[in-house]
This record gives sequence, structure tokens and C-alpha cells, in this order.
Amino acid sequence: MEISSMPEVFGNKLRLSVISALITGEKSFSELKKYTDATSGNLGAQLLKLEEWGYISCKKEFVSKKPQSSYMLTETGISNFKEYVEMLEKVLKSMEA
Amino acid sequence: MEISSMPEVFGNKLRLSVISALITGEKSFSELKKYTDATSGNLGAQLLKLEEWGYISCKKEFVSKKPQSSYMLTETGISNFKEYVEMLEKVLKSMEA
DNA sequence: TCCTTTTAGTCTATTTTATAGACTACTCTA
DNA sequence: TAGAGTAGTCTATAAAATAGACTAAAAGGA
Repeated sequence: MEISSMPEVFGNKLRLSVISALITGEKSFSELKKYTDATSGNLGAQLLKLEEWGYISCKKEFVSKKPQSSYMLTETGISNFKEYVEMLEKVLKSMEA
Repeated sequence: MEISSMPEVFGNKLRLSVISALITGEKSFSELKKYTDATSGNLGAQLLKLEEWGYISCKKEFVSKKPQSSYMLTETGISNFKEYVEMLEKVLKSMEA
């Protein structure tokens, strides 16, 4: 991956926080809100983008009649994140060389 | 470094491109312009921010009566970039665990 | 029954940031 | 004297992020 083709998705702190939160497993809207300390509006907007870009998916269920949303990273999301980190590692190494 | 305290500087593709270009050595305004394919206005604005945040420094000289600008990463810039990459590596590893 | 809490958002207005490109300024070369 | 190269600045516009008021539906307690 070239830095010039870096996906837009990584250019935002909140989106990176969400990715970071979900990499260890699925989380609900409320859990993400606590973890990222974001407002509902902003979190909702960034989750929508992440979903549109195919980085996360969302499962909505009712558990004992309570709504239970569950956000998780997709395979695409994980592999693109890996690629991004590897690209940055390469940049760093190009200095050491 | 916590992802929540990720510096704003890394949240922009052009700024990351500039850092990536300078990590192998100093470059002029024109060289950065070619490398990043940015417009003058945008490049100028982002260079100013990078300088204000202490990530780059600029040396201006006249070499055989031609202006010769020379942008380079500061120690702070390099170490903060390292920290950023290392933070992302940790996030990735937390998944593999 | 009515009020509050929990869960999960949406919607819109505002603020912030990024971006393009016209313009300035100086020097050298043809 | 008219470009071309170097190095930007300035301003208007566009795009993005952000806050927070608002909606909705069910549970649980007074």
C-alpha cells in the first residue's frame, strides 16, 4: 500500500478508536460510547461510515426484550487495518536503512 | 500512547505523505509538491501546521541566488511518528492474543 | 399508572478542517 | 522583455467532524 492511497477511514481519531475497540471483539453502541468517550451523534455518524466502507458490520437483536446492538470488524476491516500498519512500518524502516 | 490521545497530525493523508517523504531526508517545497501531488495552497497550509506542532523545521537559503527551501523532520517528529506506529502495532497484537 | 432509566440511535445546525487556485515576488535565461 | 523556476501566501469554497436535542420502545419502581 502506498501512502498516497491510504484509505480515508484511518484519517480520524474516533474511527481509529472504534477499530481499536472492536479488534478485541464485538461491542454495543453504549460500550463504544463509553470506550471512545464520543457523543452519540458523532459516534453514530462514524459507525455509519465504517459500515458503508465495509469495515464493520452490525447485528441487531432483542435479548429479553431489550435491544442489543453488536458491532464487529469485518475481515476486510481487519486486513485493511493490517495493511495500513504494515505500510507505516515500512515508512519507518526506510529511515533506518 | 493511548489511541484516544493520538495526535491530530496523523489524521490527514497529506501530512502523513509529507512525513513519509521527509523520513528519508530533507526536501524542498517543490520536491514535496511533486512527491505528494498536492496543490501549493494545501501543501503550504499543512507544512505550516507541521511546523507549528514541532514536527518539521525549515531552513531557507539562497544558493547561487536561487531560493532553496529545505524541510526536514525534527527529532520530536520522528519520535512521535515512531510512537504512533508502535501504538498501532500494539492494537494489532491485542487481536492476535 | 406515571416517571425514570436503559438501549439505541437520528437529525440538524454549527464548527472545524481541508482544499484549490489565483496571486505575489524575485532571479535567471533566452 | 518575456517566460520559467523557486517559494510561497491569501482567500473563498467545500467537505468533514462534531454536539446535543430529540425520538422510540420496553423495563422497573413509587
